[in-house]
Amino acid sequence: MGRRPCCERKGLKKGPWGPEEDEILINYINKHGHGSWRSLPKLSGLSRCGKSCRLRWTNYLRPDIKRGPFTLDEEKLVIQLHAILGNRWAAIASQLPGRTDNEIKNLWNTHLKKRLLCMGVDPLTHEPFTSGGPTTRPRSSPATRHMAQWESARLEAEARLSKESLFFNSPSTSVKPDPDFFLRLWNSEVGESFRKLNGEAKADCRSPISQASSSTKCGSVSGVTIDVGPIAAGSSTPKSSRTEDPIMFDASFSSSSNESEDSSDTALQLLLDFPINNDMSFLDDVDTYATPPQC
DNA sequence: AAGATGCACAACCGCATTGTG
DNA sequence: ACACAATGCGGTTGTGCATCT
Repeated sequence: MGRRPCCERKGLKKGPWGPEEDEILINYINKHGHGSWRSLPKLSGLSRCGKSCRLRWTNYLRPDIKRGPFTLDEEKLVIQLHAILGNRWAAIASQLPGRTDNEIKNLWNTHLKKRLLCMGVDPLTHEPFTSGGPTTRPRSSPATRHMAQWESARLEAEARLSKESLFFNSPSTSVKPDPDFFLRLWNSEVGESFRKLNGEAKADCRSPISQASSSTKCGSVSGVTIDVGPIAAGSSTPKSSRTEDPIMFDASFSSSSNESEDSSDTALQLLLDFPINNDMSFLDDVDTYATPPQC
């Protein structure tokens, strides 16, 4: 038996949402929570499929959504995270409080991608074009891929911590960040395998940890201060399924599951300061960045 | 003034993954 | 272990508005 279509009921409304529908959805969720998205339309009286309701809520109606144009820092952060994570919009969005994956995806496709192209930077690889135009290399360098794996693992840890803290702690108990978590991870066998894999690619660069401790960088990516609100608060639970390296994933969390404290700020800052192969020095020139060349 | 074009963003579609019996 | 339902994600399309010709 094949998959049943999401919206099997005929006569379900499609297209833009009206204010009445928004109101019904908001009122219902405020009162009952969304529970099962599939049954929500029936229970609330909306002629929409559950998927549509979920999308409308998460992308538009959620009270914590920050509307309005992206700030320069947000745009820079999106570019940096995209260099690390690729088109994993949900993961990127989890680092930008109040912004949705859809919003970021649109920002990227309509603004940032073009801006990078205008500046001679390949939006896929985040590297400057060669004289022959966009590079035809694989999408990301080995170092970038491993950083993405690290990020996947870290995001998964946060999701797990969120669950555990919800499960074990009373609502009044806040989770204390553990700035050493990333360091312990780095020093574990997981970090070891990462260093092995990454060693050749970056003989001239040190680990994120050593860089952080000495504040010396061999790249020029940094300069952005990040507010990692939602993650620290445990309100974001990125999908684990996107983790591409099961070995890394399993090892990291079998060895650290009892050290379940968050380290989002430190880890992310380290991650963003890490000099991946992508030369993003153009981001340092704020004037140039803010007023892209005509092309 | 009117049609053409471009842009921004909301919404949809299909697939992958996860949860459950 | 398997099948199926539910959910989440990313790619793509549709729509409304602004600008251009």
